[in-house]
Amino acid sequence: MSDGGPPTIVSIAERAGVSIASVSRVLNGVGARPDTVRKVERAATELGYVPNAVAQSLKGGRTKQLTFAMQDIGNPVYVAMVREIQAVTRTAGYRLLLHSTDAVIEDELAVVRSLGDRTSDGLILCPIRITPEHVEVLKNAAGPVVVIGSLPGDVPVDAVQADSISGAALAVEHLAATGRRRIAFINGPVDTVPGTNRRQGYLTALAEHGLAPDPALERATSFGLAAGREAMLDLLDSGAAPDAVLGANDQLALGASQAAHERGLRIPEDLAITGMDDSDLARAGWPPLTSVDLGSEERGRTAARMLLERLAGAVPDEQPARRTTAAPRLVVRGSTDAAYDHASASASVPAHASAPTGASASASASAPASGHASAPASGQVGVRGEGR
Amino acid sequence: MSDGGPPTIVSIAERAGVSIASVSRVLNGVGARPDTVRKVERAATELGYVPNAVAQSLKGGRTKQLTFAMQDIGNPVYVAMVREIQAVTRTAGYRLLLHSTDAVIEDELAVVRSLGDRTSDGLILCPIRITPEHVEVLKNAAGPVVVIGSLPGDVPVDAVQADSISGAALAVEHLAATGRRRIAFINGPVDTVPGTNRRQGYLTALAEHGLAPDPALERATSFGLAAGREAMLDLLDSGAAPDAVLGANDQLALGASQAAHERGLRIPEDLAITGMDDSDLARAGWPPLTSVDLGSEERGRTAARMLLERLAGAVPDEQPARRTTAAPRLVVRGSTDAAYDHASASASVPAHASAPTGASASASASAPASGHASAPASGQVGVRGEGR
DNA sequence: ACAGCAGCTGAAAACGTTTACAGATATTGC
DNA sequence: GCAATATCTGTAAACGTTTTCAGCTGCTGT
Repeated sequence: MSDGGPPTIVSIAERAGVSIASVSRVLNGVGARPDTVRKVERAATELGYVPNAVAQSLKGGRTKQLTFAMQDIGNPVYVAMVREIQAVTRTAGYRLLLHSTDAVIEDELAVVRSLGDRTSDGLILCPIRITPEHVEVLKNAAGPVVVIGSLPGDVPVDAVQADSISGAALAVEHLAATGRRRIAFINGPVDTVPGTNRRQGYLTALAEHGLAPDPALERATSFGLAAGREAMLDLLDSGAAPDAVLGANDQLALGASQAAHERGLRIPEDLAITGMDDSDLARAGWPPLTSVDLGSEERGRTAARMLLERLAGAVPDEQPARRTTAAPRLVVRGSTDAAYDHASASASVPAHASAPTGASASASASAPASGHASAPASGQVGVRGEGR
Repeated sequence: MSDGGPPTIVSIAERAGVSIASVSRVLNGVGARPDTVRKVERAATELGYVPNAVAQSLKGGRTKQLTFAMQDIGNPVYVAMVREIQAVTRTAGYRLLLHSTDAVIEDELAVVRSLGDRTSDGLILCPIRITPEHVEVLKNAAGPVVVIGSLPGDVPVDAVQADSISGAALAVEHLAATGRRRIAFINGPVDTVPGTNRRQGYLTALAEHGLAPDPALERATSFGLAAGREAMLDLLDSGAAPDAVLGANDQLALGASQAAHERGLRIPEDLAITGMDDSDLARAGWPPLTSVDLGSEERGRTAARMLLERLAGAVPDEQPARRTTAAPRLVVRGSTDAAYDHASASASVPAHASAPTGASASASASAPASGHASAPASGQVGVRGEGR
């Protein structure tokens, strides 16, 4: 009787001499007579009672858990997202379940389907490719999903997109504006959404500045530091060396930067380098990378908020799928600007935090996370400032 | 009748014309008559049935979830751990719950206590400080816990430790062996376990090489890139400039490296720099950082395995608390070695992966994760190799 | 053809909680 | 002091699953 496993509502009821219903009510702060409250609370603390969350979930139909699935936690972009998502969801009382899919399609689909097992109340998915199967499975998702990434318009799922096209263009414009003419592009796999979009932005901006696209200046490889280094070495050895290079993400750009150092090139004098994502890595290398902030942190926050809004039923049904796009922003640092002031970077508030983050999301459908969105947003920015 | 929410075992039973017990048996592969199996499986797929994991957890008493709690996912060391833990636990069918505590003691304690709510079956905790409250709460933990970090001997909890003392010593020895005499040390907060240990290793090794400790060469700040940069600038401006610096982690070392670049110093000729942790950041900067691998990935893997062993009941009770220590290993790169071959770093298998990872754990109590430990270990190493 | 038996099957209990309902108290108004 | 009412309490059902137990069916051997 006394010690059959951890204390339950029943053990409390026995010890306090009341019914389990009264115990539950007291524990949940519903009205009860003062001495009943006293007896129950006494018994509960004496037994060291902790409510069984599983039983509560079963009864209540919600687990207070959310899932975030991305391809690889090793990428700093996802780390930034995780941090922001975590910050938002935890204050709402949700736990966060992490899922690395290694970009295996079948794994990603399984994650969406696993919403049906009621393990978590909602899902934030950050796929790198969108296949017809994705669309199919998202349409039949057993719970609310928010996708970080681009999604066809007819899929009834909220999405938070990056504008990598304009982002890549921003970078190219910056390079062109500072007098660069042979701008190379080191891309990841072109059959991914970011891969195609960033390339498109690159080509568009080249054209707009009267620069002829040159296949010899393009490389497509995988997203990673070593890949960036090798691609850059290859470019440098190819005879027609570039005077600037755009990496499709910071890892590629950092790899390119290492290759340049190895060859004894001066950055930015001999070679200007720009990354994308403005992840922690951009501030890690030397010189610090100019990078395009595609709003990963903002997208993480927004996705989390949109999901919470769905869960709270705060979204009118006339709005089946909301689409938000984070505006890209160029952050100039030493890898393109020889006069860059390094002291500014490590000040407690980073340069780009001064931009009105809350307002930089342009909703295509409607204001997405309005209302309480702006206040927490500006709050978060301070947090993320300095010494991580 | 038909559509009251998602399909359950009951809906299947109705549709198939059998009892819920039979449905459950078929679904779990327990013996049943062929035509019963057929009917049930048909109904299940037609309804798109997915078993409710919460109900299963309640009945089974286990959630198939584990929790990993660390102070901040933004630190690459923890990212490495998360990745390894995830890899181990997911193959065992466990989901991973992530918890950033921001190093708030009360938060860490709450995580341990929350084991009582049965939300997860076990916990891997990576605290940065160990207070008496930690000990107290760990002793009464409601489920199996593995701590990544140092723990007093009498706490009945498995622990996987880093040997930062020898690790820091390794670094200092390397610097001394290459002719450095004024070796500075940029530390994080000294009231943390890593902070005190790494300092101790630094001082010990100095003494062993006949180098007098010089308070003017020590800085204690917070663990972070900006902090490292500022401390280094301060050292350089202090008049008595060092000819080498050891950062208590890679972030501090990378910050120091940036400061050196800013001042126009050549690395390693004018200033040799060593980091600790051998995280991704060590390979991100220029020149690549010499760093001490304290086995974060190995510790993550080992902790996960130890936890799974506890959960499987595979640990004899005569072994209440196991203690394992990962052996530190110095990884020399360009920040201390001018002749460093950069091509070796980005080969698909990183330099340090050639070491026998599986054997580098020296158990103080007994062989901890022996048996199936070595095979998965070597398997993981390949995976983590190149383009992340 | 019938006893014996193996194999399936269904009813029911259990996991720990919340909650609708009805019954029991305590409180108020006169 | 009594009726009417407000407040509290306990019983029981429910969430969706697994599993025990007893009963049933159909088979085998003679």
